Amino acid sequence: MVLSPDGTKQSTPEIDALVRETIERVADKWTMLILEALEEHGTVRFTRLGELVGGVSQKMLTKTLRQMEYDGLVTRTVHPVIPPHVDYTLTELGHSLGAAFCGVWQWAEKYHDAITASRAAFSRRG
Amino acid sequence: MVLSPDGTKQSTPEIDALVRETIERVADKWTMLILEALEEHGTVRFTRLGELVGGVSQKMLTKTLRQMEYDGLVTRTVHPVIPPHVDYTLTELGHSLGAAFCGVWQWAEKYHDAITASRAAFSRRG
DNA sequence: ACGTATACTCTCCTTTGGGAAGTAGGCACC
DNA sequence: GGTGCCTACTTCCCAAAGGAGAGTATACGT
Repeated sequence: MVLSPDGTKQSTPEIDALVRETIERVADKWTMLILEALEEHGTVRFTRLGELVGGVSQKMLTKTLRQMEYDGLVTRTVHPVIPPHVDYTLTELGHSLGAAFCGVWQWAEKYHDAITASRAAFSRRG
Repeated sequence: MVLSPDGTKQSTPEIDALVRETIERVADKWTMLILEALEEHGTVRFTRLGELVGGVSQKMLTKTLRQMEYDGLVTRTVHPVIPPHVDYTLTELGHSLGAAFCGVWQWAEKYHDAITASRAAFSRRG
């Protein structure tokens, strides 16, 4: 898809599959919203992060954070105290993904009313 | 979140909710992959689109396309012939979203190996 | 009369995700 | 010294989403 002159970025089936898998992984509602919350608030604890994201179940918050940690997007720091204290921070890779998603956020801010208008027009057409 | 000098883009709770709803709508695996396929191949028919996207069930292809039509991202053109002939094209709004997602695709192409490396490191740590 | 071509739609079943309750364990309080 | 609180989960149960595959409509070619 993208071919560099030096030939380092060729489009082989294996790479396509990896890119595809990456996109499927990352094109996820909770991943995007958690990323945004961490971008905006820096290092945040579990419960607070849940409040910031809003509407997420603890189960999905845990699961999504574990996956993001596995993928190298966040670091999970456990402070061995009681009651437990765990905080989450974006890695550099996480920040870079946040930057990439920025365009989508801007798109949403710019065009949400166009979508609303489209829906109204669609409904009017029956 | 983004404040313009002229005050046209203020961050009210209502607008935040709309942007949030827009993001949740659009941060979807099939929406992204369909968008990409249409960006790359222009006007495409139903079955062909399914092949291009790959791995999508007819049910989800139909459902996602209907939602995208409702949101004004694609146009659906029915040619009343037999056997049926329906084709799909991106609208301008759809193209603009494709452009916004472009950053995410480039991110995936650039960093998929970093993710693979992160996973390996994570597994090594236990 | 029958197979074919196309864009769905329907049914059944698996997987995913939400909601609420449970868990660990030291510490403050009564 | 028993009780309850605090936090980050985990578990259980049920509803919702999604995949696989078969069925549908209809005209045309053989």
